[in-house]
Amino acid sequence: MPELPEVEVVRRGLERALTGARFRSVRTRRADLRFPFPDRFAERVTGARAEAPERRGKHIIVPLDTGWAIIIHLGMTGRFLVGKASADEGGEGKHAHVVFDTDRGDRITFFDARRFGSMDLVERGDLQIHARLKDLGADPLAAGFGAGSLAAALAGRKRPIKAALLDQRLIAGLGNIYVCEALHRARISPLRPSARISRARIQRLVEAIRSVLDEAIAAGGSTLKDYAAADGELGYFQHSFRVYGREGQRCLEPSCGATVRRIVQSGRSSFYCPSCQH
DNA sequence: CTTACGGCCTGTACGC
DNA sequence: TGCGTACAGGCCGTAA
Repeated sequence: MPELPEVEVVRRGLERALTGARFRSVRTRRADLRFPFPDRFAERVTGARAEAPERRGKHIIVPLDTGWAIIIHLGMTGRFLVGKASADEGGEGKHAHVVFDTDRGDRITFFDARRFGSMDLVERGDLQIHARLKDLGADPLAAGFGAGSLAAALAGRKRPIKAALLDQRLIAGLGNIYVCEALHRARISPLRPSARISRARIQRLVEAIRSVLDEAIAAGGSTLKDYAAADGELGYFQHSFRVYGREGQRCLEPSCGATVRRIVQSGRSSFYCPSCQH
């Protein structure tokens, strides 16, 4: 899925279709995704007008004029498709789980093959204390994220930096791909204990995280298999990966050329260059 | 408190 | 072609 760049691209697609639109009808086509839908989810969203969707880490928030907000997580395979209701795009197929029709004639369908995604309803005043959001760390694209906040998040942590950067409570939005890519750009080994990274290298890491996320968003995200934006466009940042999925290939650092290695950390693949990452 | 691990689901790629 | 196995971008609950 969808890590921060893909979620941001999806959010922008929803922003065009949803901002100011009223939900004419909402249908859930099963009782749950990863979790059960909130009680009477469809009825409570129907008739509401959406405001501009926001993003926090990998969550998309759609505020409603009724005082509620939808919190959406795409999980691993969740995606939206915006089409014309008249053409009946979406709404069909066994993985089309939620169908929103708006008063502009758009049909916005949520698909999720693996159903690791979720949708919640929360009162807008309670967003900060909602279980899905309250423990999230800093969003790396938000003001306030920097070497200071990252250093504080890593202080005293023994776990490898790879695991720490995947922990949404410390920094919200990175997943396996972009952690691998950011660590390579910052020339930091994924195995290095979090607390043993100098302030100068944390600064380098902050810049690496920002640059890889910005470039990925500009490329429309990374499409490995399932991901597509809400307009169906595929991302192309996967062509810019320097280490992810490149086990056995040469490191792309100009003066390096060592072989990219894959190891398993906390059950996930880490790709890195043992020569330039320390 | 922090960290590690199994489990949730389905689809796909690969080896035989 | 068919079958079994491993693995996939995430996160939650539990246990140590």
